[in-house]
Amino acid sequence: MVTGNVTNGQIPEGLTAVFKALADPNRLRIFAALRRGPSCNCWLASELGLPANLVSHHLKALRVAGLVQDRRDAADGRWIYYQADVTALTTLHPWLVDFFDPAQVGLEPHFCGPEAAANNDRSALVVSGEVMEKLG
Amino acid sequence: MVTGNVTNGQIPEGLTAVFKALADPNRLRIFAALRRGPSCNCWLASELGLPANLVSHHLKALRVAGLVQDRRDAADGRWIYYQADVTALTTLHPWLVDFFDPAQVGLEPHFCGPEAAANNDRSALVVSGEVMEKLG
DNA sequence: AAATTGATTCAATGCCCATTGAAATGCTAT
DNA sequence: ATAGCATTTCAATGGGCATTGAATCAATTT
Repeated sequence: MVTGNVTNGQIPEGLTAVFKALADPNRLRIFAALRRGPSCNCWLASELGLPANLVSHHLKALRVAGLVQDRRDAADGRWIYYQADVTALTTLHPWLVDFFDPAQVGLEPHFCGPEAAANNDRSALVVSGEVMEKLG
Repeated sequence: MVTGNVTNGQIPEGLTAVFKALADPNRLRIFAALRRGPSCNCWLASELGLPANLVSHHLKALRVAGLVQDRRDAADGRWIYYQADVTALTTLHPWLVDFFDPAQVGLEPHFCGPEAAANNDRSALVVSGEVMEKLG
């Protein structure tokens, strides 16, 4: 489950778990399918050309990461429907929009090196292996 | 490097590599730092409390994934500045905005199971292990 | 109860990778 | 040249994980 807000500049708890869950090609394909609509294990296995037990394994990983929900069919309990977790995406979406925004890259000055010294940046500099005291 | 557009519903090439690159806690912290501004290896190592060779290892992984750029200092070639790759984010951003949009979840009907049959969905159904021909 | 169906769990294999310490590179200053 | 600094590469270790086949579970049907 992903928690934490966007504005505080902190990395949300569980975010690496989300990335890890989507870092596998098969899991990414499974999640992409479950984003479209509810599906059972067997359909995913058939559609993606994977053994059912492997799909089950990956679905569990996606569920643990908080990306996927599951529920049993009300009439025939043998069937389990999986679907992308809307709540997780609602939490995740604004943070990703912010974090991957190209317009927000490089807003701060150099942190270190000759260029930082040349630019006369006032934030904590590292030059020649030593941390300089703030000059301001 | 990430290629492919958003609208065709295809998963961009190299996307799993991006997720994998950010799936490691240390690499995610490194990238989050490089998103703010240009930095050298040693500053990252000092700031994040990691050995320099480990930072170097992760920087290479981020570079291979296409998320990070590097350049040498013009005056003192010993220093190498790393920074988040704006071009990569420009390619990535619209796709992520689309892919993690909670409003786009579940737009298609059930793919399989009793609920699909009950809903009388017309797309390829899987019921009792057999793929039904399209009814329309 | 027995058979069927959808799904999961278990055990084993093999590969990938994060981490570490030491050595090596590349570049600059003395 | 020699020394020093920033960084990378190398080799080794250990743990995690994707995949597979077989067995098991859960629920329904006959």
